Amino acid sequence: MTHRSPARGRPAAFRRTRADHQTEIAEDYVELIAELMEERGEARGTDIAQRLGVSNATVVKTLKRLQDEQLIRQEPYRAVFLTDAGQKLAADGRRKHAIVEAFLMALGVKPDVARIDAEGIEHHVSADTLDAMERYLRHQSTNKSD
Amino acid sequence: MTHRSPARGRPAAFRRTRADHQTEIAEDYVELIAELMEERGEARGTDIAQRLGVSNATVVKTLKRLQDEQLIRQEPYRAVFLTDAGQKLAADGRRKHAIVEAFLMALGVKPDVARIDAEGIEHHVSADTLDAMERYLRHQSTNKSD
DNA sequence: AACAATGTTTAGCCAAAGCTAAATAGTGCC
DNA sequence: GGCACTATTTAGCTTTGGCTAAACATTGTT
Repeated sequence: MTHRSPARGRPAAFRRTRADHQTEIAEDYVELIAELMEERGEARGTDIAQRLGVSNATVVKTLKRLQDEQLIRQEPYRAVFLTDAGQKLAADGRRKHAIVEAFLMALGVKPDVARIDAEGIEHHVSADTLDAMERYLRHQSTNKSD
Repeated sequence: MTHRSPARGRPAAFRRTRADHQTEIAEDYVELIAELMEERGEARGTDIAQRLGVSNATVVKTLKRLQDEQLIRQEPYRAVFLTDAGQKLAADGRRKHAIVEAFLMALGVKPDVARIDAEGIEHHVSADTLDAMERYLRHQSTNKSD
């Protein structure tokens, strides 16, 4: 009773989407931490909460998880730091975000909408899709300068 | 102590992404139900579980929620039906999915990757972005026929 | 019609993300 | 240096989505 479904029904896409979701929040946090450190020298739980639009308590809890996952380091009542792994994830996330956002704007989406959509989309683009977006950006800036 | 952050830090984007996320699963389910009904005349819990790559028990639980939210109708040991609201949501989701997938392929992303990415992306594209994608598709098919 | 096989649901568990309210720790002022 | 104020953490609750194993219906066979 193998009962194999047609190709379009395979669960890979859904699995992948669910899996992405686990990383999404981690990525959002480390990205934000990197930004905050640039902007103001340190990332404090409260600032994260404010920026994310989430309660302080939630941030504390999530940071605990991120520490368990070795993405950040943290001492009580102190600012948060990224580990190497955390920095890598942050850099990656910011790169993706930047590409997606720039791409959407190049496509003609209004900047504020592009920002919001990019936030949602960035966690779901494969390397392939990112490449395609970059190609488009290069191509189109070439055209523009004619 | 207003301490207002610069525009880029406003939590709107994150809020929106979190909100989207609440609808994602509902959308996936109703889309799948619509597909199954087309393909085989009825949508059965087990088929949903299989396609989604998730256990039967999970499907039962989620369907219960969808019923509470008036997206589906269902009697024990029977197939599932979409309410009008469910049908609308499904149609909308399928439309989005189709556009995003076609768009990615037009961009040069490989079909199987396009499918997977579209699955993740479809829940995060605004009407604006969808319009832009459609515009691109029209434009590019015009070019091709030269 | 009864029973075995199969399919579906229930029960009960876990983890993650969210919240509010209460407790605790730092900081700053006198 | 102590006390009040503010910031941070802890406690404890909720919802959602996931799981496995056990209970319960349905169906099909004889």
